[in-house]
Amino acid sequence: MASQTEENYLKALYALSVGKIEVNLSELSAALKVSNPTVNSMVKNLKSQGFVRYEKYKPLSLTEKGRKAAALIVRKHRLTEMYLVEKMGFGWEEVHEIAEQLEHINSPIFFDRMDEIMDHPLVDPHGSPIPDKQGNISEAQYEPLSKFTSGRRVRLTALAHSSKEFLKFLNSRELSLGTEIEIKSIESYDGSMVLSYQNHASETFTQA
Amino acid sequence: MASQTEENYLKALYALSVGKIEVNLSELSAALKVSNPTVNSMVKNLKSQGFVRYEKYKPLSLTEKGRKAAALIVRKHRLTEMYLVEKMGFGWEEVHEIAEQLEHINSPIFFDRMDEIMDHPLVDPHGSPIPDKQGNISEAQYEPLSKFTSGRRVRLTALAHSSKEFLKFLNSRELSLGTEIEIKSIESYDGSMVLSYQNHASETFTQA
DNA sequence: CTAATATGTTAGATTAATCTAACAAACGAA
DNA sequence: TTCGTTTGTTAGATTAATCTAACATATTAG
Repeated sequence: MASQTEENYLKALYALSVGKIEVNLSELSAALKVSNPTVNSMVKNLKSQGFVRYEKYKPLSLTEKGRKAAALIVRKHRLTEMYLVEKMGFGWEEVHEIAEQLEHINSPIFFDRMDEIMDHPLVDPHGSPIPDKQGNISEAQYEPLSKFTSGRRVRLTALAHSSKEFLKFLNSRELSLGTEIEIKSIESYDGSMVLSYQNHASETFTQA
Repeated sequence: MASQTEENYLKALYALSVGKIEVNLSELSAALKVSNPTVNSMVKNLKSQGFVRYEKYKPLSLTEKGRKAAALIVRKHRLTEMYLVEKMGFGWEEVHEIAEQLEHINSPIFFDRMDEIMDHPLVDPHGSPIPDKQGNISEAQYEPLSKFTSGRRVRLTALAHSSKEFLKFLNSRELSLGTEIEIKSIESYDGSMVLSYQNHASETFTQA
């Protein structure tokens, strides 16, 4: 099907399309760290294959075909991440780089088997939803911690971003998905929060 | 490190080098299904990187560096095959195509983890030895069935080749690695054998 | 030993993915 | 509304991996 390079363009476009339909060519080149002319010519190629809509000097958008293709790559990525954590004992901060490569493997039976073995997981190790085999995603809306008020008890179910540093930071505080957290207090001037959970009576967290 | 293409050249050269040191350029192009000029230029590239020895109009051979690099790719391939069979429930006839892709994944921790999980397997699902992390292989010598005489009892420990068809054929006869076989008789004119094993009192096999 | 065949090389073209330099269009602020 | 900045496009070059056509060298069979 699509080359690895093409797949990476689709995936990046997909990621940039959350919450909007259209994307600038420059946003895409920034995301992929390639030059504008490179993106320009690749976009023409993707358009000719029906993956994107695009007219000169206009922003881009994924077609239905493109959206689905991208979602299926994301599916492979997230299934892989979950498999690595659940079945191979990796930490959630280790799996991104490996999944980044495995997502390009062309073998439906391989990913179907992973899916079966894990009994059809709905989210990856960072709480992000796994698109189904049709490329549909359940965009469950999570509330960011900052939306809650002092005294509330909440459960950590997903992460807004999953950089290795952030994941290691969470590890260091023994915070993981599913942890029940009580908001002890909120500093009004910087929004930093004092949280209590499990063996941690009182940890202070500042907004990134 | 090496591109996927370069890795495939090294692997093919390695496979063609069993039982001999030197390989014809044409043998390599036949194995890889690319033209002679393509191999010619790639060989110059591999030489410049110190993977092969080569002089104009002379046969090629892997250097120690090339031999090791190739063995490590074979290691990834065979570890993967074993993992797919042992931990993901694939049949031995299904794993080659998947491993052919996974062998190019660049992630030492991924393959180390597979190796650990399987407790350091020594052979792949077809009985071929898995090179160690230094790229060394224990070239255990197996005796082909044809070397044995009537009345002998032997154990099937490895396959000389592993085409999907042959593996399916073995499946259909319920033959797998480890099966104890008794040679009931041998036809002198074509070497075909009547074998007895497990629930199979008398099956006739003809040389391929 | 020479001629035919097999094997290997050179030259030059092609495609995908990238780049830089130069130019063009669109947008936003004064 | 015009001009400067941001964004996008064109042209042309580069690299890796491939090809075909033409030629050169080696091997082998009479």
